Amino acid sequence: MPHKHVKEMEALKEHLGKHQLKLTRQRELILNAFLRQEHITAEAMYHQLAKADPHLGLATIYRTLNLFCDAGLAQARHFGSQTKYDNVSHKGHHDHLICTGCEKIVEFENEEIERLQEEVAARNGFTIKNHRLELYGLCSSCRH
Amino acid sequence: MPHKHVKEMEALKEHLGKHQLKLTRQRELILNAFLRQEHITAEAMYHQLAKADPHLGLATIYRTLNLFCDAGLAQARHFGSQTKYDNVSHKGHHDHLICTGCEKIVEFENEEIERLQEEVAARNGFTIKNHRLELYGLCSSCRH
DNA sequence: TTGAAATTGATAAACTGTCTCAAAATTATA
DNA sequence: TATAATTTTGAGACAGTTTATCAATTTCAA
Repeated sequence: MPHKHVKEMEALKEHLGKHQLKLTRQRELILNAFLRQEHITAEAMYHQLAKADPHLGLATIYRTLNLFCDAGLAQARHFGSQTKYDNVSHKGHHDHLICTGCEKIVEFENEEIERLQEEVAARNGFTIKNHRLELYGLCSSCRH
Repeated sequence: MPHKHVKEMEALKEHLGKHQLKLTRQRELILNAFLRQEHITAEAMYHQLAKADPHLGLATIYRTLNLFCDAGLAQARHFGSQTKYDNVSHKGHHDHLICTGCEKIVEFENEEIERLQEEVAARNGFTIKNHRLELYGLCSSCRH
């Protein structure tokens, strides 16, 4: 466990160094746990880490996840009433086909769509940080 | 004013009828005000309607906007800590470019993306009813 | 018109996320 | 290694947004 995620740990250390921030036991702990996820809420991480460190505060989780966003390791996404923190190194799986009949969710990726998104953004002077694409409809079982 | 938005009013009445709900003065008032907007928060609508009805409660606005979502007239979009309610009837398809700096929203349409969406859906056995595409990033002013 | 059922308005409560601040941990320096 | 300056932490208070509660009012079918 302590020897995984070396690349991300280096990226974090570089960010810390550049901003006069310190490497703490909590930041290491949270980073390693976070990198095992694809996306997670602060609250979920709070409960998950309670075993490893029962006194780890929720505020520290929030602060640290926001720090990861600043360091480019995570991306915050507002979903429903909650904020999910996406693991950037797992990126590319954020589009969804959602069946309104049985609520099944299929994830997909489409490079061509991503390329066209960039094109649209550039045409409007935007630089995209992330996106959300959800297609709602009926899956083959529910159509019958 | 009372004779506009006839189609949407019919859609609302149909939904109310199907669910044993009642048509109230407040629901009519909020519907007419909502349909004049492209997207608005409950809080903004609360202040806007205070002139027309100073005793209209914030909870009623929330309840009614959520009702509109159920009826297919509105769509909730979570942005930052707030929820914006989009007017669905305003346009057939509107996809959004959203600046995470100044919260500016630019609408766009892209036929090619829509076509690719259909393709992805078909490949997975889905029939799309509607979709949502949001691109988050920085507009040209906020990038500097 | 009447009465059962739904709705409203005011406010309390819940929820998510941030702020505060004394105590503790980290890092640079000697 | 010891010291000191600075940052971070944890716990809870706090703030903003949305939902729940409930008595009073309104709607609507009979």
